[in-house]
Amino acid sequence: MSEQQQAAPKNFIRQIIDADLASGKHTHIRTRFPPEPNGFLHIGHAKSIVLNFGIGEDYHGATNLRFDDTNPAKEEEAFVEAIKEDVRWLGYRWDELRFASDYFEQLYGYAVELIEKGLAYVCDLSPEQVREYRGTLTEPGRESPYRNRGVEENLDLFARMRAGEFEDGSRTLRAKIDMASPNMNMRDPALYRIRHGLVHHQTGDAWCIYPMYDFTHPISDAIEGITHSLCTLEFEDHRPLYDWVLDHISIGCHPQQIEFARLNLEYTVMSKRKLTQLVSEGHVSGWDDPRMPTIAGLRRRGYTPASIRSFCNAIGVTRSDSTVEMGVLENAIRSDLDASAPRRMAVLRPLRLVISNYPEGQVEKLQGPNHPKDAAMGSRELLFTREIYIDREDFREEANKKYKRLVLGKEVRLRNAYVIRADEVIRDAAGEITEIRCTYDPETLGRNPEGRKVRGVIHWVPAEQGIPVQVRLYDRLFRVPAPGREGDFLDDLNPDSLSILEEAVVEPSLRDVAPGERFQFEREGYFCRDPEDAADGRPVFNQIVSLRDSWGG
RNA sequence: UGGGGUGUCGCCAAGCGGUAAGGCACCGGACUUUGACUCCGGCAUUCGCAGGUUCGAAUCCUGCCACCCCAGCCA
Repeated sequence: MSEQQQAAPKNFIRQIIDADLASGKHTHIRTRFPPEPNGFLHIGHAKSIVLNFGIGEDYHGATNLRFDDTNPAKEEEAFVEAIKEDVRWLGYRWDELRFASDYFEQLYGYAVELIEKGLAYVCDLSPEQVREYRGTLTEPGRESPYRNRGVEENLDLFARMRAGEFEDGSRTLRAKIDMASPNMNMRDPALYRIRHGLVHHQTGDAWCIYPMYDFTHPISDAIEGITHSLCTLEFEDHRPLYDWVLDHISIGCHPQQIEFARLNLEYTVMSKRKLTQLVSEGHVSGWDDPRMPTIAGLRRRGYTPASIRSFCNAIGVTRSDSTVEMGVLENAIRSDLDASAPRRMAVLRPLRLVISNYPEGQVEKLQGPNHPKDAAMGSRELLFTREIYIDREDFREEANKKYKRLVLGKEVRLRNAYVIRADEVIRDAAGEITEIRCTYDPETLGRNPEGRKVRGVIHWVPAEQGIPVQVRLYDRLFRVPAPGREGDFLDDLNPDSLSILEEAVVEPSLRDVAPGERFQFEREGYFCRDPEDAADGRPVFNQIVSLRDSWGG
């Protein structure tokens, strides 16, 4: 995993780590990736994964995978497994697998310590009242009438909260900080809430009180000896609370929270709520729909782990809000696949072409290199016959010199085969072109014709031996760079984000392709065999990304 | 309007007082049996704006402006 850090300038977090190492503050670095198991990971999480695990690797430190599972109402075991799979697929291995719920007993103990120190109290205010008491952004809040309960009473009440004596919402444990703080997070934040009747995927029904993120996270980090706790910008206002918790309990470790900007990508959405809505309302086929920005979607689309890693390293890590263009992601997968994907020929919109001077019934075995610049990748056999298919886009009855494909009366090179000339167009009753009659030049296999130069090269597939497949072409999921910027994001969905080509035919060597195998269909793009076949059993190929196209017309 | 942040090329992003890296995109041109790849060349006299300090400022100071985040018993 060294393809990504090509002497790139170090981001500000790595600079902080360098300084901490240089000053002797730390001798060993430990980070963590802390997802809540309430949904699928997306490309934004990949940024965090690459950041955290990348630092763990590069500094010869360690990185934990920790599930932030403090809210059983939203979490599921299935998401735990899916997240683990995604992290592994991206190419990372965690040092230790932890759950915040592993620490519930310790967390409870630290809560008791805060109560004993007079720094936390049981509050009987209802959620609505708490909101009223909290004040607003510009006005200070008011202190809860329960704020000055005695330590013994608080201890008793907290124990009874745990014992299940009180109803959901009737009480919370709150930190006693400052109701007048300009930072809303410091206005006596809730530390514990009561939640009955839930089955936690790790702890079952052992608890009916659950600790809040702000209380759990710093302590979990400290327990694990995390040196640098990296999170996104919206947690910046929580840092004073993160520090407050660690400053007031007996725990010998105080990780440093550092925030960075989350990833935004043009023409897609990243929020869990929106992604969930796309799936639940059927706008996409599932979390792994190839158009989704989820790791599962990108994987099914055909993106490689290396391409996602290199993308994450290319975009950098800073504190400024930014929205990255799709082109950067596309560039990452193109450069990976250009080097590694074997070349094949596939005709997406077939047009029959008959070579009238080629013997009927003859099947000629030709060789096509798997890669134009890497002979080590070998070659595959191609079958050349009298009747072949070319793409409808590659033929015109008339065209100017800019058009480098087959034109009536003109010549073109068939990729890996002969030069042909189009002689005649055959139409059906409706006037639609159904066939092109051509003649070929037998002297042009592997060499250029004499006395003339043939500019264009088009791909082809033998008509009889070609394999019918279904090809799915993908476009951006949304038609605007910032979906939902004005109005409902669903109104910005791109109605043409998926095109299914039922007539496509691929070369015979593609007969037994494993799901997930990637190829470059020459002159078209990179494609990947989908794990599921079409309803009629034909293989399905997903377009990962098109080739760069500087022609445009 | 309280608090916390951010503003360097179309999009990312280096830069940390010594005179604007790099990537993506884009535009030329070469090469080419993929209009791909590769290669060569071009692409910020200027760093949100206005002042100030300094021999020297994107970097320091002051004041504006714009945008983002915060009022869950979510994370």
